[in-house]
Amino acid sequence: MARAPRRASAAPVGRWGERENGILTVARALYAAGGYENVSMASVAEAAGLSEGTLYNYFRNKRDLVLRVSLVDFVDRIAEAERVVATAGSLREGLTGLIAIQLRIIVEAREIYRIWLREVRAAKGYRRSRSRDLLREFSNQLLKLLERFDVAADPAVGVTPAMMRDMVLGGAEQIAFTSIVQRRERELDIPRTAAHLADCYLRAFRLG
Amino acid sequence: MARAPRRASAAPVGRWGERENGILTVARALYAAGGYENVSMASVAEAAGLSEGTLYNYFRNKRDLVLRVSLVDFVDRIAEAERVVATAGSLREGLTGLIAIQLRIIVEAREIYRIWLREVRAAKGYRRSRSRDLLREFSNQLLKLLERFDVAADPAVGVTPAMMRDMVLGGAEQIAFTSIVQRRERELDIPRTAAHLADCYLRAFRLG
Amino acid sequence: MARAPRRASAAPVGRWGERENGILTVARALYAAGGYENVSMASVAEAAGLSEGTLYNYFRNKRDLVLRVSLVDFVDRIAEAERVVATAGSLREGLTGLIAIQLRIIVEAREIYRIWLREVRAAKGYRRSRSRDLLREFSNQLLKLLERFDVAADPAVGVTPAMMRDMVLGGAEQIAFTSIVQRRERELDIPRTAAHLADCYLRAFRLG
Amino acid sequence: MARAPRRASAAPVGRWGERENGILTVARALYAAGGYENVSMASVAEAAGLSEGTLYNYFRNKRDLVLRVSLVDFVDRIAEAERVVATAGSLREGLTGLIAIQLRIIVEAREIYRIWLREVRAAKGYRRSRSRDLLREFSNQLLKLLERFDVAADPAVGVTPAMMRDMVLGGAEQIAFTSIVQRRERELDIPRTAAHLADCYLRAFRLG
DNA sequence: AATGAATGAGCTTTCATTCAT
DNA sequence: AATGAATGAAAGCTCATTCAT
Repeated sequence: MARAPRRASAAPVGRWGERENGILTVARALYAAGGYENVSMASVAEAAGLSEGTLYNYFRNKRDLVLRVSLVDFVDRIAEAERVVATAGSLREGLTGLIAIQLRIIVEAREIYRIWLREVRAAKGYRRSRSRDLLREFSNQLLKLLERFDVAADPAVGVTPAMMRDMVLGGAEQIAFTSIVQRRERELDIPRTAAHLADCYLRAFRLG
Repeated sequence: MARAPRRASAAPVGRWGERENGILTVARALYAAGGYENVSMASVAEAAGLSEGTLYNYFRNKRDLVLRVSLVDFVDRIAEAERVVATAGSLREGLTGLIAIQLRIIVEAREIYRIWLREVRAAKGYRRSRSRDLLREFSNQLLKLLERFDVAADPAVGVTPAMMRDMVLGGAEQIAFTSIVQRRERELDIPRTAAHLADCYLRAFRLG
Repeated sequence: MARAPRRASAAPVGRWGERENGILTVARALYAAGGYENVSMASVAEAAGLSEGTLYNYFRNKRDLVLRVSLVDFVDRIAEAERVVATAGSLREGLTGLIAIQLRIIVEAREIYRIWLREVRAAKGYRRSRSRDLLREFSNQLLKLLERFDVAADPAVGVTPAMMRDMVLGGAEQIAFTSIVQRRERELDIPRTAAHLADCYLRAFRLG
Repeated sequence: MARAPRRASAAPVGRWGERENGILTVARALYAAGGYENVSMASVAEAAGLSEGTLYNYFRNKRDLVLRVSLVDFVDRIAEAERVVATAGSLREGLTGLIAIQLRIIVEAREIYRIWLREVRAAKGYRRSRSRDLLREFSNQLLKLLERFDVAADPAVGVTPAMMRDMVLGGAEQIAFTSIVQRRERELDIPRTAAHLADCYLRAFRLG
């Protein structure tokens, strides 16, 4: 009843174990190209050279797939951020590094970032979810950096470390978005911009 | 069980001319309550006391309606922001005012802001659209404020006015979101927070 | 985006108002022929000359449609049973009449009766539902008949009126099924069989 | 999220030969708990500590498995019924015994009985099947009992032994179902009810 | 202007069954 | 005998949009 002569399409992605990663890669490309809402499970399956049913052997449902795709990027960024925090020789250096990562993630993977925006941060269920924990992990690296250099709430400044984190990441996000909107993302000099922003924020927080 | 012969619903919203505004108001309430993706055109029509077909006399399609709804809020905020810019006695005062508006728009109308996030800023079509122009108008008030007080790009600071705008608005956005995520939005002291942030940014930009 | 040139198929069933009945009739025929589990909503729609979507304007979901189909028959039977109870000149006459109805409903509409069996009586949700109430209404006519002729629980008999009802209807059901299974349903002399069964049960209950 | 690499499940049920019975036992439990339509072949396989493919070495398809499961119960009941018929000291005693079995099978194994109802009696294929033969074997014990005590069609009664069988079993079935529907199955006094019913039917058939 | 029934493509998801290993 | 990943048809259902009236 089942099992037809295997439709003519791309050979399945990777072998078992790699298969899952293969699907994630294929899906990521599709999402980046078309916006994930317009990408059906069926089209992911076809692009991966698999049947729809097989997809569901690897991912519980569409949301699961979408989230997993977005997490692949974030897991890498988190690792990168953790390295920055651990190895920074100064607060300035660490801050610059983290800002650079934030700028890059948006410029390089803006569609994936959109998923984050749309499915995770902006979603109703944002408040609690496994994914959210991972994402928070990313932004929390900034808090860890501040801790490492003994930055605490300062009455003369009026903003808490948590607010500092939001100011820094929110500001960088906005700048990256603007550069994309104005199609200038290629010209965005990330290290330089990051350095300037770090300067600003150190002054802002009276840490410079 | 069967579709009821369409209940005698509320009398149509407003008269012609007001009608459009009526629909927008009704739709806004629905979207705010349920998230616009879960609100069908049919339910908007019913709530407005109109038939589905009639809705399409006023709005080209759902996207159009959604966008227009989100703009209603922004048009108000723009007016408010323009007032702030025009009447500010000092840069600090103006900055504080604009930050307060940004904080408030998110805290008070987060669902509408989500629409902006999802449909306008994050959407592919963001680059050009009538709506985008209006939205830009909002953020540009900050640029106008800077102009009014003769703030220009300063080599010693390294960030342009446009970047300042992004830093300020992006930072405030993030802070507001965090307070919502942590369910602390009620406790967010907007005037005070705005003042602190303004202080920070003035220091950051060497304007204080 | 929607609205294609209307596929070539049977003209839609009936006009609005009749439309619903038309769908019920068409669905009933399909179910009777194929067993309702094997009849998809799509095929009902096609047979009715409607699109699938339209079906869902009339019936909330498949279960709703199936139940409604089965109720059409039962509503008639209930009316018939009520008439029998109201007009019976004697207990024997009433009992004979009700048994005849039960025999007939199974012989004439066995697929529909199967729906009752499968969806209502045997279903998990049988215990409470609007449909169940209607169906109970049918079997309760026998109780009403007993009441009308002052039949009460009799210690010398040991069975309550409710059990009498079950014995009578269960027995008749089984006899009808057997005749169908043995392909003898055409030869089943319903009035005569009903009369014999009534005799038996009157003796059984010491009412003869 | 992704399908786990198949957990190291319970050791396979029984050894070869017992294996089949093991599967039947496991499946029965699952069906009884969840209704067999909601139990997938995969879950039966997992519960049995086997792979899905292996299941198909033992059972042609799901229908086959379901039927075989339901037969396990019936085979036992048949044996029991045969004992009753063989050892009954009187018609009354035998009748009471058989009615008790029928009541018990429904009260104790109503999910399995539902399978019978849905898959066997009510199914299109009921007319001919290996399973049906077995099931008929059960109901035929009542005929055998009647034969053993020389009960024949009696013009003064008007019902044949086959009809008697249907009346008795159908009536008992209905009573048991009613008790379940009304959640009174625990209170159903089976021996007593069986005795009362037997009394009734003996009177009905002029055998008492 | 207004209606609202009709549309139908499109979606996600399930699961009995197969067969190369 | 046993495996279990792969299959893919099929299902139920939604909803933005249209257009004859």
